[in-house]
Amino acid sequence: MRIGELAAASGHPTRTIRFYETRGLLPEPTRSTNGYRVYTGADADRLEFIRNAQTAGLTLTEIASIIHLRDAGTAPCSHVNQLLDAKLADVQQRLDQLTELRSELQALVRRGRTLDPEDCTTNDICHILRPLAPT
Amino acid sequence: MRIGELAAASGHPTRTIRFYETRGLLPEPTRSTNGYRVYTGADADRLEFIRNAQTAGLTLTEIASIIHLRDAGTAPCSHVNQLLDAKLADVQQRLDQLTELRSELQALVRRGRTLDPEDCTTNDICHILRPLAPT
DNA sequence: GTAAACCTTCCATAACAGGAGAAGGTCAAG
DNA sequence: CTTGACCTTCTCCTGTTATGGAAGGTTTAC
Repeated sequence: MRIGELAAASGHPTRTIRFYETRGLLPEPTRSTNGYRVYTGADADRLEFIRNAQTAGLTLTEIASIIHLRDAGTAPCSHVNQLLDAKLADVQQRLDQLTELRSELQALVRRGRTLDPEDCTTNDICHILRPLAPT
Repeated sequence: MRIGELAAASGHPTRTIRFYETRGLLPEPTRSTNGYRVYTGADADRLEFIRNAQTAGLTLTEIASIIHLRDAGTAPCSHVNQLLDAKLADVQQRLDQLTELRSELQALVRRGRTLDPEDCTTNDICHILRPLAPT
C-alpha cells in the first residue's frame, strides 16, 4: 500500500501521515525500490488508534508515549490509565473555570438588561463591565 | 504621571501599557518635552476597565471595540450586551463539549479499571482506547 | 557619574496539529 | 514521448492571544 492509498483508507492527508512518522507515531515504513513508502494494514490500524486516542483528548505527544511503550514490548495499560486520569482531572478543572465564567457572564448579562444606557457616563467607559460583588 | 508610575498603580508592566496603546486600548498619551509618555487618572481608570473586561472573558480586540464606541461618543451598552451574549453562548458551547469529553473520559477510565492488561494484544496497541458504544 | 527609568523597533514565545509551496524524481497510459 | 498522477525532501507558515526579550540609545535622579 502506498501513502496515497493509506491516506484514502484512513482519511488522513498524505502530509499528515508523513508528519506522524516524524513524530514517532508511525514506524518508518519500508520503501520500494523507487523510494516510495510502503504500508501494511498495521499502519492503517495504528492510524485508527491515533484517531481514537485523539477523540479522548490526548495530544499527539501523549499518544506517542503510549505507542513507544507498546513498541518497547510493554503493555501500556497502566500508563494509559494514568494519562486518562490526568486528562479527566484537567477537563474537570477547565469545566470548573468555565462554569465560574458562565456565572459571571450571566450576572453581567442580567445587569446589562437592568441598567439604563442613559446612566452610562464617559469616565466609566461602560457601566456594565464593572466588578461583580463576590457571590 | 509617567509610564512607570502608571504601571505601578495599575499592576500592568510598562511593556503591556505600550502594547495596549498600539492596540488602540489606550489613547496616545501626551508627551513631555523629553518624549516621555504622560498619563492621567483617566488612563488608570481605563486600565482598570480593561482588566474588568478581561475578567469577563473578553479579548483585547473586543475590549477595543467597546472603547472605540465610547470614544466615538456612543454609549457602548447595547454593543456590550451583544458581546456578552455571544461570549456566554460561546462559553456554553465549550462547556457542552467539555462535558461530553468528560463523559467519554469517565467511561474510558471505568473501562481501564475492568480490563486486564493480559488481554491487551500488540495489534490493539491499547485495548482501552477504543471507540465507545454510542451512549 | 552611574544606575535606573525611559525611548524605539523588531523578533520570539507558548501550545498544538498540521498546511503551503518549491523543486524535483517516477510511473502508467495514450 | 509526454502528460498527469503519484511520490520525494526541504523549509517555512498558519492561527490564536497576550505579552516578553533583546538591542541600542537618551534622560533623569541621586
